[in-house]
Amino acid sequence: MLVNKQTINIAVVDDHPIVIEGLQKILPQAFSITDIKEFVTGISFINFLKEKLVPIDVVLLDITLPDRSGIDLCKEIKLLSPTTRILAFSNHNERSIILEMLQSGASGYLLKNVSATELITCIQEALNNEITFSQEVKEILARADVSALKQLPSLTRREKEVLKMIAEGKTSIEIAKELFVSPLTIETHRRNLMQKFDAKNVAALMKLASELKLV
Amino acid sequence: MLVNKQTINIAVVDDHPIVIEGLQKILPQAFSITDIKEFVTGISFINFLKEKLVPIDVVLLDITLPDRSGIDLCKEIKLLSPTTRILAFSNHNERSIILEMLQSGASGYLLKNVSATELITCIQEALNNEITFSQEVKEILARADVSALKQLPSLTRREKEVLKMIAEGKTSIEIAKELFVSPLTIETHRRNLMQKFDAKNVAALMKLASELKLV
DNA sequence: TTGAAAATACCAAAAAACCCGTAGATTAAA
DNA sequence: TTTAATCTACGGGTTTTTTGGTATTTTCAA
Repeated sequence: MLVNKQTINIAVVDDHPIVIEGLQKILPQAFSITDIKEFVTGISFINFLKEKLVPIDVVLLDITLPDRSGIDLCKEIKLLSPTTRILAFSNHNERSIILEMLQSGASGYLLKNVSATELITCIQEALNNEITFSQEVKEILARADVSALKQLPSLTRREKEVLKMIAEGKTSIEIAKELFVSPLTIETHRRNLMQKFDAKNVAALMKLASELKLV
Repeated sequence: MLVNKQTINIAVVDDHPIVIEGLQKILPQAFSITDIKEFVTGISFINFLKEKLVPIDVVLLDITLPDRSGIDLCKEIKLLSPTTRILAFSNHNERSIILEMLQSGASGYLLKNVSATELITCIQEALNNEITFSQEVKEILARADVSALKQLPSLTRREKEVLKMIAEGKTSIEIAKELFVSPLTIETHRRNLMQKFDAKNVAALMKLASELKLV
């Protein structure tokens, strides 16, 4: 597939200068690149795209950035520049995060421990409009485990509110006073919460809520 | 301090090839290095040290490695080669982890988002037998926050056991049956747990335990 | 405007948790 | 071999949660 060097415009959004240096060493070996556009913050890349001076073919996008989440950034990039292929480039190996990035418009997902050859292959595939993953990501996606299936129940605004207050150790009566409703109402919310989480009591409820980062 | 390029032997233990590439681009700009010794696993570096062919002046040590924890590795390195200066090179920005690395013999701690110049300065300082931190690490160490002080209460074996079972949603009676003790005993454990965590009820207890990753 | 979802509310009883204090037996460390 | 910590256990009480069924009012989107 790789006959000779293609000329592409590539950008990197990553707050790790070392990583950027590494990419600058590797990428020119495989691609013809005038220069790699580097960005340390999400906002700076967005501003660059808005100027529309150079169309970007591929952007390697870190998820953990100082200013905003890579998930949100991904959506914004895709809206501003739909032809740009976004490759998430991250240390996060959680299935949920990978899928969320794809949902947000990413064309692939690479873990930062990829080898140089793997990285190049993935960029190639992305340029061919294929979806692409590094080896380890493929394995993560392959093992669709059960725990992922018990996805977080959808809670109403009030339920989330009550859940947080339960986590703070407040009793139903205290919560009721604070929210200006009847304690009986809180009891109902409580019951619905436990039903949604399939929890036997608050202890189990809090453990699940905690794992799902809802409190 | 930097009059002219020093000749040093430097090693990198990191499972991210990209990072290694980046270092290979940056370090030769400041130091005279024959070649940077690269290791992707902890065990391979240990084996290298055992051969004692080349004395290593400085090693940049990632904490998250495929085979073993950087903390343990750090101790082993220091025992095998006491003159080697170890610089932790990691993404972890938790105060506790930084201190643990120092406790294990590291001469400094750098976050992976350091700039090239900062990295070079730190290596310089390490070579001068000084302890050294990247800017962000200094700030982390400076803000000795209160939350760190309310360290995790020391739980007895039995208490940890009971805590886990509470998290599973079991009642005191169920736990008592499972552990072949009186329910009253479990109630006592429960009470002591809540006292140690300064929690008003199980909900608050579970939240704290969850945050401290005890369940 | 008309449903469906959400938030509100009640009753009553059983179960569990929480709060006091106290204290013997068993381990493990000094 | 003492001490200190841990595990065990009790009584007696109050408070809170949990369970089960039911039902009215708001709110929001189709």
